Amino acid sequence: MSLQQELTALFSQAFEAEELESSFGAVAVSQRPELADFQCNGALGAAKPAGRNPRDIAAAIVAHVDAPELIDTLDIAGPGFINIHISDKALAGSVSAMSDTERLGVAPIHRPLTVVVDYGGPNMSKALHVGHLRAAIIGESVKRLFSFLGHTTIGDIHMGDWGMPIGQLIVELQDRQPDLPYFDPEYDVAVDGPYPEESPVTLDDLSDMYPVITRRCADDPEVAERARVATFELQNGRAGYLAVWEHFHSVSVAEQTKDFKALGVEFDVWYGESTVNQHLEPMVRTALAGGVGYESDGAVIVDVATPEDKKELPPLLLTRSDGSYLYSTTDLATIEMRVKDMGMDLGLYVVDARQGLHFEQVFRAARKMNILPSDVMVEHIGFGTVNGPDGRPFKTREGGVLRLGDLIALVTEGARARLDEAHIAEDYPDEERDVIARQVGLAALKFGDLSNHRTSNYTFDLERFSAFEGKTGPYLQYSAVRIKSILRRADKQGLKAAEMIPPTVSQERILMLRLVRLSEVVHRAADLRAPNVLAEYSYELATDFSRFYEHCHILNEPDVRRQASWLALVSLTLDVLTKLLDLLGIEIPDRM
RNA sequence: GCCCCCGUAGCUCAAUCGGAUAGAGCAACGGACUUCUAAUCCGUAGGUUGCACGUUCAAGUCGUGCCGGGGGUGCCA
Repeated sequence: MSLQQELTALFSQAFEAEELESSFGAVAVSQRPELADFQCNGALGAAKPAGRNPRDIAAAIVAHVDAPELIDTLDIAGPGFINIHISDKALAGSVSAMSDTERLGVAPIHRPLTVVVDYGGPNMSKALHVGHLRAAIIGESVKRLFSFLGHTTIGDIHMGDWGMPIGQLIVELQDRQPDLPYFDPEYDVAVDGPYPEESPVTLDDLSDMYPVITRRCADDPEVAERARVATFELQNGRAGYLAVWEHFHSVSVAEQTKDFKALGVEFDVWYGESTVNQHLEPMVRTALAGGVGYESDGAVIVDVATPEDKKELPPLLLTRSDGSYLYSTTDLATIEMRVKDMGMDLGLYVVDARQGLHFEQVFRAARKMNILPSDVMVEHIGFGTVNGPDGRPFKTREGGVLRLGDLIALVTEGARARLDEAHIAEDYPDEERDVIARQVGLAALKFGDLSNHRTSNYTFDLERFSAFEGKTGPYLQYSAVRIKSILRRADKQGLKAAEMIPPTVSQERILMLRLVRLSEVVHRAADLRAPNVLAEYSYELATDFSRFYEHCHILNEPDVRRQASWLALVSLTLDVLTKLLDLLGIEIPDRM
């Protein structure tokens, strides 16, 4: 049990003893560190319903709390805040207990769930660019976080590979290379042999074609109509289109795998819209048979509005009027698959916040169509847009955006330049310098994004993603590297970490107080699905360590008990930092 | 039209789901390297939290209205 949990239990009992709601006993970290370590504000909330004076309640609560081992002093301040000073001994004991466990003292969850994290979601046939950064790294972080807490997680890239864009690309390719066998309706594999094995296009070709055909469809209804027909025919199994789809798919997956790998993002499954292809028609049929779905203007729709709604909610479209399917359809069938085949208890959709309405429709329709049981939860974890310098979101279909691979190269070069100018790693082997540059560059990139709140929009700024000083990823790495260096030297000198003794200097005490918060921070980050909570805490932990480092010279410490205790303390700090950075998807070099 | 999100220091962003004196980084200015890695540390300065009412012991946070920005809104994803 964490220190905060112990205190909360203690104060909850005290409130019960006063015949007040035990929930008023919630203890939080103090916001005024000069006044207290922890605080309980319950007396303020309890006063009104109980018809009592908050300060009197606080006094009564304090009188009930008797834990001399744990608590040094209790003060009542202001209107009725109870300020708690933890005893140094209890603090050291609590920190020490953290280092005894793999979980670093993070409280276990009540019920492990099978959590499907839907993130990444690139469209097939598009090179990854900065717009894909957030989905990838926020999703990766959320997945790692839930996994660390003890849930079973499945990360699914959920590629956009079965919708209108594919039909559009087919049309564009047909116009560019009309003689390809894929477009010949007369082509018969049995007679003419199999379709060519080699792809007629590269991913670069497809990426170039994308904005062109999008524009053409917008400008010319006839082209748009052809794209619709092509989409319909693809979804209904036209052999040539399926064959060319296979090429689109394989060149896309090959390139995107590289990009995601470079980013340190790994999916457990590479499913996509097309995965549920076979289930679309039966699902729509069932919806029609049950009366949940019905025809309207030739399309099949599901009403998702309820009388309680204040805003008007448009119905969800299951099929277009030509019978082809939309991403609503594949999203619904995907829910069905995840529930039936993957045992999903909780689905987290890490997708652009602008798709909020879509997911509200899909989730409601899924309940209504009985493909989402009441005990399975699904949530849209929306995130803000990355805007261009003009203040508008990067438009993925207008082309001319920064490729993800180029971005990674840029930040890596930046880190490399920093190494050179500081003459830091001149004696390291070249391979190691390369690895360090890559790790540091990625850390800058990821932390620059993850330290923002998920839902906030921000302007893309290369400087922001390639800063190595101050509140940055490299600062966190640097802190960890300094600890590694100390531990290496200590080891060489035969110094060993030993029992953690109560803190003797303020920097040490502050660091300890920071460490014991870990459990609450991790749980809070998971509850809010907000990696920036981890990022913020990581930075604070690193600054606390840096101050301790400046003030307490471990290797020169004459008091051997103190020295051994400090070694244990920084060793734990390294473990916690390593874990936190891992949850953010950031690697730590051995030296930098 | 309707709905959603945002507006915090010069800039980029936080703020423990209503708590005490709104915090960081960058930029600016001033200090600290013969000592475990200076990608560091210490200090100074910087604010009517868009505006106005309201709810409450307590509002950046909740409610209403307004101003400004972004997004969404049945056959794109």
